[in-house]
Amino acid sequence: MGTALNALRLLEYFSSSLPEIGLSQLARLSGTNKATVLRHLRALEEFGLIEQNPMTKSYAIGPASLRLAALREIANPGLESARQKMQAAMLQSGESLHLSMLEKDILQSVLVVETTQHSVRVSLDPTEVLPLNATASGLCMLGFGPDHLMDAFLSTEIMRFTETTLTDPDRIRDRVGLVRQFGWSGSDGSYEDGVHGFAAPIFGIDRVAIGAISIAVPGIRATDAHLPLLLRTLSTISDELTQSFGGQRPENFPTEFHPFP
Amino acid sequence: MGTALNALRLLEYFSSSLPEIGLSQLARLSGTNKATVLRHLRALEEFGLIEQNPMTKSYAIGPASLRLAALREIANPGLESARQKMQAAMLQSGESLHLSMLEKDILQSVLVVETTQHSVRVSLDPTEVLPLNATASGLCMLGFGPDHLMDAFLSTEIMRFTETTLTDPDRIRDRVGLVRQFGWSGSDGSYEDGVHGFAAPIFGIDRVAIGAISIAVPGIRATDAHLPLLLRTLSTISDELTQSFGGQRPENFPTEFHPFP
DNA sequence: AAGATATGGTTCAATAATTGAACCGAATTT
DNA sequence: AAATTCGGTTCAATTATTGAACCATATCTT
Repeated sequence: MGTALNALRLLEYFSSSLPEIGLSQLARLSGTNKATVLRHLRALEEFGLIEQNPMTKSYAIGPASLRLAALREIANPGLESARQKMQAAMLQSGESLHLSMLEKDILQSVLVVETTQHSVRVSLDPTEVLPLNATASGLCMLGFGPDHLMDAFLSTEIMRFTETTLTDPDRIRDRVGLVRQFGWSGSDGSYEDGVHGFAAPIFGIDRVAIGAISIAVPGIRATDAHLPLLLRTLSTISDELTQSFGGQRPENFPTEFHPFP
Repeated sequence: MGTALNALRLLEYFSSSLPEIGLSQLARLSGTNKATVLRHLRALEEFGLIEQNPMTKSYAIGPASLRLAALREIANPGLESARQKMQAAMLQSGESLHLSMLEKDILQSVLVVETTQHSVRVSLDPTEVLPLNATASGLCMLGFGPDHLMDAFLSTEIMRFTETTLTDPDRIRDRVGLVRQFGWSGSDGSYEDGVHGFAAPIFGIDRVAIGAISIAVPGIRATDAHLPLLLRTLSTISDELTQSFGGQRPENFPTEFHPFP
């Protein structure tokens, strides 16, 4: 049941670490017959969602993805202006920015603007799913997202990524409490070693967070001296993005961000 | 034959002028049974390529398109840097820029950067298929694209869009001859009345054009006084993009663009 | 250099999923 | 209040999908 879906699911196996896949490999990955995989790939290719490298014979995401993305931009404007605002914030703070949005209780990365001012930078995968317990953006969503999100998340398996990842439900709740109080969240290498994140929520019309904007800083530059600039940038852009998505901040939301005690 | 493809083809009916479509309407447009359309939409929705507006119940392109586009950007880098170069060229010339690429003998629009400096501007559909005879970009491709392109195009039905559209094969050939000589092409409302285009080719590694970059100018600003700036911008960005896509210009390609006599 | 094992791609009968006409209830329109 | 439209459902007939086996070719191993 769901041939079209089965075909589409093949696209899930493409990732930034595996952007090109051969026929046999894809058959193995998906646990499907080669003939079936080939049929699906041909269909996807005809539509343009898949493209075959004529040299290597292996397959990759095709140009139709761009057409569709542009089309979505029209139906759902705001992302393009978000990109521009993020670009400005990147220039102001000198660091990479990262926009993620909640889709069905999953925090999806949607837009990445990398810094052009430092050679030591954090390079982010623009297609990632962000763990709610391990990233600054995730903690933000737990604090300001839909009420059921925390329980839904705690009922799933909580993953550990590094030494500093929060995995204890009680400690997560405590931390999220602080985030609610201060309006922003931080992560110190709890997802990837050496990567510090600072995130603030983006609210929807009902004052519930629909996504988060985060600044990713390499450990070297995550200093107390740098922090005020980052927090100022964060406060401004989270407010701009909230407005640009047609949302509004809750009444008691802090107008300025201050460092955690 | 091709359930998956049939499902995907439903996506073709979404456009910038029709970004949201209801079930019955889509069934009518595609000439398929409602039940079938619904099944397909459900599959596409589960994957995220389609999204249903819970209020209006109608459907639109979903968030998965963005994920896929980001993924393609990784496998096929360059587009993001192209956007930045186009942005710079837009600021320099003050006009909207338009990148198109050849896919299977069809010239697809891939990236649009609209001017922020004028309120009278040309607004381009970022998902269009560009007619080779009627647009500046199209004439460029005929002049510098694959050899077989001209014959392939002339064997199809040649469309007329406005009074000034070139439809006579001989006149098209003549014009393309000029384009080859000068390195750039122009169109004066031959696709849409009042829209002037100026385009230059982007070459691939084999010195054959893989796409074109064009500047779209409203008739009011398409003056002789403005032209030198436009041509300078065009020359620079077409060279930059050629390099950025890893291509090279043919040996005898003009280093500067001059107005047609 | 011969065998072994990959690869991408094809064939075809058995099968399982797709299809569309008719239908339903709820809004709108007339 | 009748008629039309909408989104969505049902179910038997049909149709496209599926996977095992197979082919040709390329690469690696012995």
